[in-house]
Amino acid sequence: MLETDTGKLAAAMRRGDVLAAQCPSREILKHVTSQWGILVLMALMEGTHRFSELRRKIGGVSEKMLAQTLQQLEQDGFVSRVSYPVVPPHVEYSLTPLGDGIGLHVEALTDWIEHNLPSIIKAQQSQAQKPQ
Amino acid sequence: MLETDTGKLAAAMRRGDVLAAQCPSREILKHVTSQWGILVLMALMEGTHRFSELRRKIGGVSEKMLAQTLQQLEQDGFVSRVSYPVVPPHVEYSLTPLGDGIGLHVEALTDWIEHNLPSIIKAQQSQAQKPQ
DNA sequence: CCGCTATACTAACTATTCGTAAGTACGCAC
DNA sequence: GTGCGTACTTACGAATAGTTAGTATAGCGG
Repeated sequence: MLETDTGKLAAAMRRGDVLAAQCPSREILKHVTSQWGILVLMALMEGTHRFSELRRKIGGVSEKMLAQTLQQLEQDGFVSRVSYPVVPPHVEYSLTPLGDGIGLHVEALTDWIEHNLPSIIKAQQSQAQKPQ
Repeated sequence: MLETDTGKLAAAMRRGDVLAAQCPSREILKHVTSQWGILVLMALMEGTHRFSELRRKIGGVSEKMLAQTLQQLEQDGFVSRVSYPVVPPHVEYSLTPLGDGIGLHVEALTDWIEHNLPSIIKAQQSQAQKPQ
């Protein structure tokens, strides 16, 4: 029966196959939606920043995780790194067009959460009252 | 004037500054954009599922992580859990209106990545050629 | 001149989280 | 009565995140 197969396949194509373990999007998604990945993209949406500027701007990030996250996003083509060979070091990070594209969606997601925070907190509280 | 720490926090919440370490959106974001959180939301966008259906649908997820993720999303009010007291157990998971709202954005994000995967892979490759 | 700060990282170590495998209660088919 | 399926939970090794300390060198105060 082709009906069900084509139906499933069409649905899979519409949806893509992120739900499949071997989908390459999984890795990208993991980098982009990592705790610090999202915040780095958010910060860079406002323009070019130096490493230490990002570290100060993104509350709670460690130098190690910031460096690691920036390297991942750079390798995926979302962030461009420009290093000036001076002392003390001067490095500038900014979004590529690709990074800007995904940044729009990341921003939409976080904006939605912030906008709906009151509802979420209310839901959390009524959830906590449920005695299992 | 209440320009204390609580004042700052309130201001950060109003301004919606997720870049501040103490912003409560951070935790929600962490649950939603966790590796399995995203995939659970994607799967539930297609409708109600049982636990084992989700486990089979989401490639590579372990029972432990699926249970944990579902509990977090339920507590944040994105997922509703209905348990029928029968043997063998029967539990149904679905999205709340809140979950549907955020699901739309999560879907947009993943769809964007899948749509732009060729560009990303191309960027990764040209990046790999740069030896610094 | 001497110490102090700032920069953009990296390395070593520890804490936390994740994944894997196994256990649980119970009914049903064989 | 042996095994299967359900929806979890628990224990433990593996991977990952976070913390701290180090690097080279210029500029500044004293």
